[in-house]
Amino acid sequence: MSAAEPKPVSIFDVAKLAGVSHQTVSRVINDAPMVADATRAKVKAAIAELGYRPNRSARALAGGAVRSVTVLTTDTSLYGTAETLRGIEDAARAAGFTILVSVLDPDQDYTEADVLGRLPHDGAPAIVIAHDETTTGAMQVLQRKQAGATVATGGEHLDIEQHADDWLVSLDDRTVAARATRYLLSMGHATVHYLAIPSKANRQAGWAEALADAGIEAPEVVHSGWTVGSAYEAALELVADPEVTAILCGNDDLAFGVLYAAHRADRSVPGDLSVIGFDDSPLAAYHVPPLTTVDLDFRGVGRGAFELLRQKLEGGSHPRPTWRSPELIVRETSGPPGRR
Amino acid sequence: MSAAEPKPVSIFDVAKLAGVSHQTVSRVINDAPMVADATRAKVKAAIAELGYRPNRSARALAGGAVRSVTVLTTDTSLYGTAETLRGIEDAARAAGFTILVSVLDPDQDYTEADVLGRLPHDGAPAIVIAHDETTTGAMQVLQRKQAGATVATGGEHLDIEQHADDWLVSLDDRTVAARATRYLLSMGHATVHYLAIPSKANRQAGWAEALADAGIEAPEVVHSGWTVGSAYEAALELVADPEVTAILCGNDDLAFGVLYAAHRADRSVPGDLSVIGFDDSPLAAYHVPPLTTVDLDFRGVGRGAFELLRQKLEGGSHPRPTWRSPELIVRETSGPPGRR
DNA sequence: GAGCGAACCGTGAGCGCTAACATTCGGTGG
DNA sequence: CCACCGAATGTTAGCGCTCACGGTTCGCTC
Repeated sequence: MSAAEPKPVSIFDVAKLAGVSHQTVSRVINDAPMVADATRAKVKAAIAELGYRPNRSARALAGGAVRSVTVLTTDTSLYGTAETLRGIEDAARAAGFTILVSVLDPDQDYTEADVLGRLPHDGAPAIVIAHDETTTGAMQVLQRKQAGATVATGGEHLDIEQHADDWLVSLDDRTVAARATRYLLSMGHATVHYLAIPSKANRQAGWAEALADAGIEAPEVVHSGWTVGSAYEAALELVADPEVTAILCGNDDLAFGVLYAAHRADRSVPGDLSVIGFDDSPLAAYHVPPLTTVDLDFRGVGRGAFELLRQKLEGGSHPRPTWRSPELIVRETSGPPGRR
Repeated sequence: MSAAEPKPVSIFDVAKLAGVSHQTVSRVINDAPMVADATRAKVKAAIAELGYRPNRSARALAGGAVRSVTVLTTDTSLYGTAETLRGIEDAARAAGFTILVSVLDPDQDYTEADVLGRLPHDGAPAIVIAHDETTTGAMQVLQRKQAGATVATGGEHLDIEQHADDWLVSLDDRTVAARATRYLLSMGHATVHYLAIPSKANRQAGWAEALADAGIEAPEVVHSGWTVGSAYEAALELVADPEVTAILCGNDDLAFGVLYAAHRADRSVPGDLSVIGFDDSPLAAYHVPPLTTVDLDFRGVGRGAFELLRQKLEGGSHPRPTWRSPELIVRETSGPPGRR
């Protein structure tokens, strides 16, 4: 062909061209002080001329500042995960950080070594987006071994709560779940059913709590997978039961599945059946009818996780990052029961 | 605190414990032949005991096999992008590769240096998920400069078609777009309108082509953003016009927006209006009514992109990867016009 | 039993970079 | 006018690993 393996231009090439030492070049590319303006300009010119770009591996090896974060997660195509990742990315991009994504397989059992092996090196900064047991495990490993440089995000209930503020960033979906349940009860529903996502049980706990507070015995939880299809299947039975007038769903996708099942069963929403989701995914407001759901600021939380991590890395005491609190958004899939 | 900066255990530590040279350890961790079974076992034991894990940066620096791929993309929360990424991830995970995700800002203008600067080093393997001008630009840069190790994926029409087979992986959405349009025409619609995504115009081209073939003058294209909300806004006018009986939408999200607009305008689907989307997103089949759309195997394409790249990296002549061809899935949002 | 080639293992160098120290040089004050 | 200082630059070492060799050791052949 052509294009003989080209020049991997290094810091030394630049140094030679600029007539300085390689260290001076290093200083320039790292914006260190103690470099005369004239020299700096010369070096920059040489860099431009040669098209030099620093080698990240070498940098990392030599112990320079890190500038990269590994994100551990399972399914990047779930809305919550994707949005959280997006938040992390946005913040990372703004800060000039690179992100590495390492996807864990939920069907696999990871040892500590497996988890750590996914980091570029010992003690490398990482964020885990925690949803289920797989990522929760990873999170625990990191918290135990990573000496500070770890932040996890996600709304799960964990066994490790001590000093959680230092490294755990999460959305209080438990409280809103209770609030949503209470709202349904206040509309006059005798009870509220729960269709669960395959994930640890924050939302479910909030639901159960609200029912308990109201002195209502919680109906049996129905379990669904992550897909709309599985929610549809799982909801068939619920929807066929006229006693069921309100269903709280683990997320919007499940709610859509339930809505479809209701439609097929000829039950009108919200006349016969109220449905509430979680996430306020982009479609929720434009569904027919528009879905009552809970706004969860995943992007904000992702951003927050990154900011927190960066603070630990670079010291400094910026204010703790904030984001929107979960909020119930009442639209048209919920209302009083039995107005048929 | 506690946890004094722990042991960064290196290959030498392992070597000492196992009573061999560091090179032998290297051989073991790289599964090289020419190591006696007994030695191998000893080394492995030492590795386990010390909890040794290779440092990726050092490995990369020393010129070992790569095992990591940079993915360049813009919006990871779009369905197509997310699924493609997922396909890449799946394949990468199976092959033991790490993936680095670098998100480009569509509002920014990237120079060649900017794009290359996102790679860990010169000539590092990369995949770009191409949608719009931003990523297309990145793709061109890579193709020009990366000496082989580049594969791009996406369904865009590009100026660089030579030898495209070697590095371009894509879905032929243009042809299905034409097919979908012809299907609508065959149902008796006088014409088909197109609601465009903000992306280069493959699908639009297919639509225009089909209309031209049928001797129909293409109505003006209506432009939408990526969100359901923007599609809703954009569709308001179309939907108010009783002459409009069929709308082909750039993707499913836009179709949902149109459906919602139709609902608000009291136009029945598919009685008054036929709507077709693209992507076959998970919700499409469970929408009310279920959406006629085009199945696009983004995951397959992602997997394919990775496989192709791996072949270039490791030589070998595996069969060229394959995936499902785009296919029109007729559900309930399309049919003959005017059956009110 | 000399000769020879595998099989196995060790030694040195160096990837591109940064940290830490050493050096130079033009002032400045006593 | 010389010791002394600090800003600007150079020198040396080494991060953890792999590559390209160079040595051993062994089992066979003739």
